Amino acid sequence: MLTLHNTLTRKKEVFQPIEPGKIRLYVCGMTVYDFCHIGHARMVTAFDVIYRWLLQSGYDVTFVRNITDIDDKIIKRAAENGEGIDALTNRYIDAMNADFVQLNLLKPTHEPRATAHVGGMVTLIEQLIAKGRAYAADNGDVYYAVHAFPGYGKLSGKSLDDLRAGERVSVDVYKRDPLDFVLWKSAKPGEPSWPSPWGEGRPGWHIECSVMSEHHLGSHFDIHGGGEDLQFPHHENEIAQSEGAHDHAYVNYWLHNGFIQVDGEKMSKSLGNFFTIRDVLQHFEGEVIRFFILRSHYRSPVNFADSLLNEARQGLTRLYTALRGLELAPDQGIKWDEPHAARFKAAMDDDFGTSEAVAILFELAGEVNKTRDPKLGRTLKQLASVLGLLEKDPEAFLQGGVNEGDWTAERIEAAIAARKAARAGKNFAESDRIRDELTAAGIVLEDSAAGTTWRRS
RNA sequence: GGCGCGAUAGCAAAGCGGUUAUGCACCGGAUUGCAAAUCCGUGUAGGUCGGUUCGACUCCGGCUCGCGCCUCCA
Repeated sequence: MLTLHNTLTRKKEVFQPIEPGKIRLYVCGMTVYDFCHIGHARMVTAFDVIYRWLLQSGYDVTFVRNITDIDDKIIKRAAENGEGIDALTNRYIDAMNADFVQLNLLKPTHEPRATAHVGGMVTLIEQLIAKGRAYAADNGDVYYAVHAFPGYGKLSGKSLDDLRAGERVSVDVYKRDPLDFVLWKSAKPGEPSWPSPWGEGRPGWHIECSVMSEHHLGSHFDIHGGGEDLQFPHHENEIAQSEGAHDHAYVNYWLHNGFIQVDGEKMSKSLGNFFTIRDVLQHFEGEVIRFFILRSHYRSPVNFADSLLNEARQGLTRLYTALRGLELAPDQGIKWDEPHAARFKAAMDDDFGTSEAVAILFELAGEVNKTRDPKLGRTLKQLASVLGLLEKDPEAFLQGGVNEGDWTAERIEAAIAARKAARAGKNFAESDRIRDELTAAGIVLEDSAAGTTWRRS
């Protein structure tokens, strides 16, 4: 029985799909004007695991993750670069996809781009105007009238009074209420624009998700996810738009992931304290990043530091070491009544408890080391695979690393052969010298009855 | 100012009203020519003050500290 923490109620709830056996899932994706950072990696990895677990649980899942390819920052960046927005966004979409491959993410069912849905956005705005929940201002902008939607604030737990008391909303002479938000922006000269009943313009940010989710999932679907900062105003506004237009429930369960922090502070582009995924990939394999993220619960804040990534790598090494050289039993599907598997399932069913699930992988690894049981080995690999982990050949992971340097596999093997000869002649000074040289190069040797193996530390 | 979240051992991180979390690091032992890996073992917890209870890290309240949102943000 799957339970999940619903932001809407701030409680764990038993999951009930709208349509038996099917789940419709939408996650707010990237705005593509720069490389993805580790915070984005956390978000996409968290929802990738959620997607995998829903599939594993036997649901027919339609997973939509959008791409925002029109917005102020994109226009600004493209102008700075002296290029068109398509050239800019396509470049960063390619980069994003390359990063995501390294993180071992499954492809969503659909990845709609905002610019392909502008017509639908115009239609939805017209519906909102017809219902009296939106209005066109004299400057060609269209605004949502928040006071005309009774449920405004129900997701973020804010009331209009609270928001007004905050006094941090910008004053805009064209808005009837400072809290009204823009649905359609009139185009300034030289900006990309689309035709509309209110003149040339472009959509506001929030409207795209209402439209793209409805296009692929209908106006009422099961799960909507995103970073916790999107709770307000983005998701609040989505609810206002979709429920305001259709007068029925928009989303049943809202899921929000916690942030990656640096020195106890949120990692974000505006603070400038972010590390891009590709920066980190220079030093750590994608699987290490993935494992690092899954060690903690998706809603917890997580500190980011090299030392923590190193720790994650050590842990992942232990798991791969357990599988190394072990012949696995044939894969006949996961046997969920096996004790470890049963506990793993219970952990994942409890609001996607990957931290607990990973702990069970370690316990299983210990059992595998003790017994060398091919069945337990298979179970370890199967359960890890549910999390998108341990899918590589153990030797490939252990001997892989990101910076091979001068020490190719051939050179290492030659050194090992030389050391073997020295050891055969009891010349331990020489054999230790060779090993020390390899150690200094980040290569660990492991002697056993079967011979000497190596890995990169 | 308003709303919300959190505080667990050296580090990271979970579950749980009473019984070993787990990993990394550390220490002792087995193993090894010596190591590494592995196994066995030991130790180090639950911000603070109260309350509930036979019993609280786990429930309730105060306090302190930290973080997030209220403006673009994963």
